[in-house]
Amino acid sequence: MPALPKTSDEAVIRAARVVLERDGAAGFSMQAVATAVGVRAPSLYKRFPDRDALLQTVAEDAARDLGARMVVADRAASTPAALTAMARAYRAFAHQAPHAYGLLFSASTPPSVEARAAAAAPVLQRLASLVGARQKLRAARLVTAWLHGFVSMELAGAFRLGGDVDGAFDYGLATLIAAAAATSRAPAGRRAGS
Amino acid sequence: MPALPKTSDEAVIRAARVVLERDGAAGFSMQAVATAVGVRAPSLYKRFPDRDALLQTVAEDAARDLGARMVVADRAASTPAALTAMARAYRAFAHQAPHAYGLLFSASTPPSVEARAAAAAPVLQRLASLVGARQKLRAARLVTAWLHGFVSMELAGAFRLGGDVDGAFDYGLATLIAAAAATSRAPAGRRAGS
DNA sequence: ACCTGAACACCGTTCAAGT
DNA sequence: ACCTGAACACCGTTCAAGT
Repeated sequence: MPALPKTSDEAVIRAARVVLERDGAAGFSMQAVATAVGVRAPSLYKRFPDRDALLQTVAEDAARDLGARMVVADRAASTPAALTAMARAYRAFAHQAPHAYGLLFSASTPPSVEARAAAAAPVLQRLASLVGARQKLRAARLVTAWLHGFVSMELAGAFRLGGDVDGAFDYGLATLIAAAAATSRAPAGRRAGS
Repeated sequence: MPALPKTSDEAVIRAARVVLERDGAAGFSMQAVATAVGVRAPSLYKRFPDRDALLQTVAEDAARDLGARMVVADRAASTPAALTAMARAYRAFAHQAPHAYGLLFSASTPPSVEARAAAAAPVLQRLASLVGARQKLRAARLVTAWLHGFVSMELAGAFRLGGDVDGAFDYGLATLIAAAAATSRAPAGRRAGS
């Protein structure tokens, strides 16, 4: 007599995200997730090999979400406008789900390389159209590094010297887009400022 | 009859850093630290209130180390040269002590605001001399966000699309320094590209 | 098939007792 | 003063037994 499933992979992942945002990555427990979906902790091991695997699945899920938001933000007229919209959507996602965001670049349970690449794809494409395929990777690393750095420092409370943080974000974004665009007009291989 | 101390705060912190780099933040255990200094775990609670307090002390220690390296790198002729040297020293520190570096911007056990500020002070000062006091905070947030983002994405394995990562670092650094310097020549309050 | 209670290992932490 | 063993709570994980 097969036992009726009391939950599903999707429900577990959804509950795990709620628990993660409530308790943080360090406080994240299988018991809390199990309680949230109405089963006992051992049942979760029928669906996920261990806690890290569940956290990694949550990371993949979050990466997918982020990618979807990038796609929506990408529906903008000009390339600079689309890049600005995507950067703001990226930051908004991190503010809404800080612990899931933290998983995206975690040492222990990062999402798969493919999941990360998929989330970043829209940005890459817009940058390619801005700076050309040749400079694309460099420009992407410049912009995404700044974006991740800004957002994660902000989440870590590292911007506490006062001042206008929103303004600093807009300033950084505009400066970077302008700098990347300027680089594309320079001879290939040249490094700005050197 | 007083019992002879078998260890010291400093020895515990030193051992904790070794254990941290070996086992990672998630795997970091009081037992491992205790074993490393030759006592039993309960003894550590005479020195540090709990595991998080020990990790936070390690974060402070790491911030101090990083600050010291910044000061050394700051002994350079020109301001752009000093900024380049500091950025490279920063990245080298993160490569040498990735888990201690991770603590510097962690959600659960960050260093004190003062410790972080002290480590960043030399960079702030050089940027002030480059862009003026008025633009200092913005420029600092631009540069440190990129720096932290680049380094932490690198550590998280997010730069796996190939290409020259060292080159991307030099390119980003030169681009940012040039962009920050250019901004300082624009009217105050103006945002580049807008 | 999926769920459960019981059990085990491991860790953080407390505390009374040792020197 | 500082150290220790014993104990407790809590969690991850396994597994035999239930339906």
